[in-house]
Amino acid sequence: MYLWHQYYNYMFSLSEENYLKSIYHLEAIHGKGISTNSIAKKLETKASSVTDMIKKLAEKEVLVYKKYQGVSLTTLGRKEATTIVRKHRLWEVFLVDKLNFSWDEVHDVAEQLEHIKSPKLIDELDVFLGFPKMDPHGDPIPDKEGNFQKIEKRLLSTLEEHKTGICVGVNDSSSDFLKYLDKNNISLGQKIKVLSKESFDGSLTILIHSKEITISKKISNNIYIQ
Amino acid sequence: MYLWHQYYNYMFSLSEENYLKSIYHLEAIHGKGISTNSIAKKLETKASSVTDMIKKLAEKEVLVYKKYQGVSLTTLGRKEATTIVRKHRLWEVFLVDKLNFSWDEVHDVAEQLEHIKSPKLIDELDVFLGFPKMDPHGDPIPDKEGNFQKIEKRLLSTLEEHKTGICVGVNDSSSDFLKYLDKNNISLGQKIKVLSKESFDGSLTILIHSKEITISKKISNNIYIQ
DNA sequence: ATAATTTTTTAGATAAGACTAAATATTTTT
DNA sequence: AAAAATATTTAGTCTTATCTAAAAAATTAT
Repeated sequence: MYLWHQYYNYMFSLSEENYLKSIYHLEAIHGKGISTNSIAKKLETKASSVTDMIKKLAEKEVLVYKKYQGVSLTTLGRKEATTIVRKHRLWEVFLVDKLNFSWDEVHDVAEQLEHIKSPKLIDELDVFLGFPKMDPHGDPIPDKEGNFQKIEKRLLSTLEEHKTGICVGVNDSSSDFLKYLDKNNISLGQKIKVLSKESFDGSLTILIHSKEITISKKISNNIYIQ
Repeated sequence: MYLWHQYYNYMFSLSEENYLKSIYHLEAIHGKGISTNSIAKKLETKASSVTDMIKKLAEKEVLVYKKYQGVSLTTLGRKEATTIVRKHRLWEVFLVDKLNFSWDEVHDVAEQLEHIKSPKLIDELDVFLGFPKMDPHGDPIPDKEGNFQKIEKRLLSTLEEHKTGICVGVNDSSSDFLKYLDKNNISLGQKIKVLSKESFDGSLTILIHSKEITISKKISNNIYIQ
């Protein structure tokens, strides 16, 4: 018997879970019908590997697949993916709130923890953390049933000159980006005022913590405000 | 690239870690020179699989292997194994102290959590839990450097008639055994007095919580007292 | 000391999940 | 509408970690 069957005899393998999660995130951005190539890019793997795996996942009825037409999650697949996202985000809250991790350190560890199989574990963790609604990057945490509140938010890059917003999330959770934000004192809940907008390259001069800084379009495209 | 390389690019695979841990535990009981068969039994796998794996682990210099002569961990191997044991036991404390798990529910989940790779995670968990010295079954938790205090303990089955001991650990952490103990109000720190010993089958009549119960030799062989 | 038994190792096979290279579809450009 | 470019799939291979069956070595019994 395969060793890891002892705790891996649930429905999905590590790889399968990662595919489901990636397709889920891609659907959230691009809607149904996710291309083989986009999945390959997201998972940093080859299109041929993706084809193999989506055939397998289609057999397990977590997604619908027609040759050359991309894939879409079924209700079952979306439920599974939501559970993984719930686990990922709850662990992130745990790491930041209880273990002194900073928001740029949590991603890789949560990426591992999200695959731990134990319904009791995740529900008790939810209780322990006080049923948080948001993870450290402002992303919503699905509840036990998979429901979560979709908050109103827009990109900082769409805010007009002289207007003010509150930072409520980030679009990129990479360590590099988050460290940049830390360095510039940008954090969740922070008030940001757009002082001026450079029409040539889209860069913004903003007021934050009563300090003026200039940020590129790429940065303002990865900050959500309300 | 293999998907799980993203968070699995440390030294040892899941299987390798499980082998190291098993050999470590077997050495603690039987000393150096662990047989292929005993490893196979412990891991519920085949002797041929064990031979393959120990060759691989010998190449990685975590154990010494000579054909037909069993294996012994090297200093490096023992260090690695100790880290896994540390992780396992710290997670058990977390589950019991913070997430309302009972001591019979923690093993399988800790078996998964022990493989999470993040030095910061485990050291911060240690801080968060207040540097516990024992896990919920009375087993010692190695510190960051791999050292742990070996506590004085003996099997309940070796206690003489009319003598009293304090339960400080169990030898079997299976859910079935622990549930039996719960049912009979036997827990760590509990005072146990041996009233009489049946020489025929080694069963004991003990006084616990001012109640008399009779337990088999098999039970008393799995309870440690001080 | 030989035979029987047990343990360990070797040889060859399998499954999951990745890969490369080539073939086939589809889409875009001219 | 044909050619070129891009996307997807197929075919065949590789690695890890397992397995079974058979061979070899070591141990135990006669």
